[in-house]
Amino acid sequence: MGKPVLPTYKTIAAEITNRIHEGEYKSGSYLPSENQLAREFEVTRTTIRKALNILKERGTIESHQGKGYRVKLLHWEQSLLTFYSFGRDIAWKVQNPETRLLSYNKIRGLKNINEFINTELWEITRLRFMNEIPLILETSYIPVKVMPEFKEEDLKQNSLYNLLKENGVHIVKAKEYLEPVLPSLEDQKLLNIKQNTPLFQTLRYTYDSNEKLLEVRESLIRGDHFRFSVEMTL
Amino acid sequence: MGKPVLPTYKTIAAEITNRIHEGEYKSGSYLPSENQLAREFEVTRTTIRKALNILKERGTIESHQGKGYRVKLLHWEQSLLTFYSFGRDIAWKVQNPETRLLSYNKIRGLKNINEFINTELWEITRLRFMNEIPLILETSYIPVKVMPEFKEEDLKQNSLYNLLKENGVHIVKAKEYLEPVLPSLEDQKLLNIKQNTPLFQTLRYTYDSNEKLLEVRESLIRGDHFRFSVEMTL
DNA sequence: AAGTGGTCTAGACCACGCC
DNA sequence: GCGTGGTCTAGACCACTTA
Repeated sequence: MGKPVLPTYKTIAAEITNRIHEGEYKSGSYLPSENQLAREFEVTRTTIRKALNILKERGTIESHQGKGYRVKLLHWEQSLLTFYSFGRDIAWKVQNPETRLLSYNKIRGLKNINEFINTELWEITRLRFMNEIPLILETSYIPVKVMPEFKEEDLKQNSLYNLLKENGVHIVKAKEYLEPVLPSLEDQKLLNIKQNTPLFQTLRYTYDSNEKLLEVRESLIRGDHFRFSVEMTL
Repeated sequence: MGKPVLPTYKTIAAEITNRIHEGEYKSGSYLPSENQLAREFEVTRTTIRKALNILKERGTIESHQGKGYRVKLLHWEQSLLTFYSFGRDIAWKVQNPETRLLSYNKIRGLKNINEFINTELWEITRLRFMNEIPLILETSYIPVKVMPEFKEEDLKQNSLYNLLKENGVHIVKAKEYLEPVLPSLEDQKLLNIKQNTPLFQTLRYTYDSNEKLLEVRESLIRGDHFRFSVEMTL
């Protein structure tokens, strides 16, 4: 009746993931080589490769033959942008990305979210532009306990992920739900669209390694400039 | 200056994929064991495992310790249903799925699709129900050359994938694009919704192994009963 | 008990990037 | 030429399923 022990390769994958979180292996830098890691963990290269492959499939790192494994930058935000890929017929370049902070307030609790009932929350609303066109309207809810303070400047420049990271909070998992919706009057004004322009509404729930809810984010994305794409095989 | 030879494991993965397509390994049945395959292909078990893992990640097969590798049934249709998962707060069971054939006609060419210009096409419109609620309105375009004939019954009962398979056509890849849209007057009637009920519109392009376009399908999916979900790690 | 997939070791050779 | 990741071999032990 001992503890069910994780296979080594998963343990190692988790350990390396941690080191990336903790900043020991920084975004954009190269990991130690397979051989070095094999010596450190006292396993064979095969086992290390299996561990690294997990991170590679997740999109956390990328491998380059002859060079090494590199920690990808902006993993999430980036994969979201390729995920909702750009418009119907346009060969846009994502230029001049800009974020405008619309408001931030302390509120108490959030209906429909059990985990946030009777919790003091930041409500942060931001508008994201590309090529000077307003494309995404985002509202985030974050417990004040999780992020006691922040500067206005940070919300414009940095991603929330990096902000939380600097506060010692490590995001590990997110679930996202997507639905088609129509804009409210206010949405129409902010996004500069008509009432019959359909939108993607996404709801994202972000968790730390203890399954604690860290952020709820609602995004409204203009359907006339973004689309989803998926590829399937077999 | 020899041909660049594919790595063995990819070749084997392709070969096994083919056998599934050809019906040698049938949906729902078990593959030969790793050891048997290793003997047949004259490689080690490790190489066979790597090949099978590719199919496993794609969702083509599933593995069961102590039993073997099983070919999944209805791979695509199924993954689409878990992909667009069900409604906001409902614990629906997917019951009484039903397909109603609305119309099928021969038409000539499809604007905006270069591959189908001056091509004789079937235009097949179907309405899909679940629990007696109309949820998806689908229109497919298939070259008459690809599927010269079919019975009305088949379109109600079978999936197009199986129909094409029986015609010796092997689907290999599909790209799908997703956008939010509003219903036309006719859509409103057929799907029994109001004009302000937003929909997902999906465009799916299906290809065979020679990259030839086999089918273009437009689906309109009720946004009030379906939603997308995605999970991300790290 | 025999067969299957799941994990790991120890060692080999190849293809690629870089100095 | 050397170090890196990519592929493959040969063999071991474990965990699970079935008879």
